[in-house]
Amino acid sequence: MATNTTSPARTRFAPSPTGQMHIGGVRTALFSWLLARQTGGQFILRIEDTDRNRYVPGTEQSIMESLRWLGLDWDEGPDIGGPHAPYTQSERLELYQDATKQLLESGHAYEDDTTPEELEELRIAQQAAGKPPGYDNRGRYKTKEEIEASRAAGKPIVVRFKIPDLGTLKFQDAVLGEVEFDLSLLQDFVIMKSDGYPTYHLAHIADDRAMEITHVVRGPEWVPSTPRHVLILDALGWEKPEYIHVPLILGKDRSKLSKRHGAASALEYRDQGFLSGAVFNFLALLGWSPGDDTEIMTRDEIVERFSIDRILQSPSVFDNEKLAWMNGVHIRQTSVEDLLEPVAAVLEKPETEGGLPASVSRPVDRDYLKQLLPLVHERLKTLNEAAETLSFFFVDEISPDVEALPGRKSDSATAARSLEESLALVKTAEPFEPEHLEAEFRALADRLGVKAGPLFTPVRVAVTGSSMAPPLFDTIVGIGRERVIERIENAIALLNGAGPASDS
RNA sequence: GCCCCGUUAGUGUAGUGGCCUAACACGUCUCCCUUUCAAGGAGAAGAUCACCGGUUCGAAUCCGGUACGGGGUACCA
Repeated sequence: MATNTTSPARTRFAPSPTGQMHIGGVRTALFSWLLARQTGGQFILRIEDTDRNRYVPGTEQSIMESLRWLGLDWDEGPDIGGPHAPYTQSERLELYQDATKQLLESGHAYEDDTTPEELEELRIAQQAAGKPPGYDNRGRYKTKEEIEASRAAGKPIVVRFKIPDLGTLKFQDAVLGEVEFDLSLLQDFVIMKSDGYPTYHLAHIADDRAMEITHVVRGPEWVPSTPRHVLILDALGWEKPEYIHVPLILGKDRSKLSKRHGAASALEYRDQGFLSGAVFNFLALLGWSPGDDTEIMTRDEIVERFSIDRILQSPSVFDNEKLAWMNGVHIRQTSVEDLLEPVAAVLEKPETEGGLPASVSRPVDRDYLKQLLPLVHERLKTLNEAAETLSFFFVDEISPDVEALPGRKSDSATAARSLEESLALVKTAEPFEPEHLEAEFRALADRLGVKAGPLFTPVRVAVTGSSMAPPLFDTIVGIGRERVIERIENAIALLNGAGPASDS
């Protein structure tokens, strides 16, 4: 019933390079991209760098890296160009100057020489008088001569848009429906700053028009300023785009998602071992749903089912636990072959960054890894866990905890005896294969008159160093007979209070 | 302060006037499977649908108010 037969949408994502790309911004980009792809349209990336004070060099790169990682490819953008290049606002100043000129000539805007200091004074006076702070439109009544005198005197001049006396203004939003706004609450606002750069309000309108954007997908913080945008559009005689204000993403405590809620940028999720497809899937389900119970979807499935009329109006809380679960599902749905290189990359990271211990030589043996991966495949919630889970296969020395060796329900004497018997078994077992080993060990348990657990646990701890590990016999085979023998001998020595055997 | 938007279990969502004694998923708990941990299977607990009032034969669904939350109120985006 969803109306997915819209004409091709040209959408854009227009971040400003002022810092790390936030996960909320990523979700906005995702919805924008989804709309373009769903309708067979285009997705454009544009950099909005008109605030020279807040510019953080290099962030364009990290923004593009985030988008690429998530698979949000763009058809036109600063790096690849396109029919409306350039795609960086600081390189398009002429366009904004033209629009400003048009607005000035038609009387919809005026030049103003009020200084920041004067504005500050005004604000203080208003607050002292208990009135709402804001520009008092004083520039409307200044003469051309005054402005010219100020310009000659080197005072900063801005261009302000004149709010028309129209009462209320209504605009349509695809998510919010009709939004009504009282224009008398608005003051004449700056569209061209004294440094010659436009403000967002003017710049994005000129660009969206030039780039033929049909749908403006952006965060909810823009709702209150949309009336200004509609006003500018009308003054210029330009057509209005479709507005789609997507809801905010909140942190666990229902406040705006930020650094202290853990990983806030998309790239951090990548670095923590999350799969791009899982993050994509999870983000798509924040503020949108396909309308039935389906949760696990591929990119293509989401593209196919996406529709703006199912976007919610209310903000949602980002739940890391559910993301972790979903990531586990996506990992399980990915083949060992496809997981091989990503996991290898995790293992090969420096130890300080969560990789294998420095003593393990890199690169890791791909064939060996391919043999081991199935053992932990369905146990992984993130790729990064692989380093910890697989570590004992790669390191030379493990250090089991003496206390942990017997397991919960046994004692060290029994454990020592179990290990002695196991040692003999491991030395002679033939073939050295999981099924055969298991049969032999079970027979051994019978002979010793114990259950499987009390026998298996000491062996597990002895060979892996942990009481939690993949299935024992696959693990033993994976480690290899000689190293298993060595590890069991060490564990026995440990139980006998002799410390690890260090002969040979 | 003023303006805008929102409010279904802890979280994400379903629900668009009767099928709702409110569904699904994550999380939590119990049990099964089992050599540990996962995965898988079977269950359980958890929501007076923010509150109050109205419309209606009937409201989670429509209307109004209140509360709470969030956003905005810049020569930032």
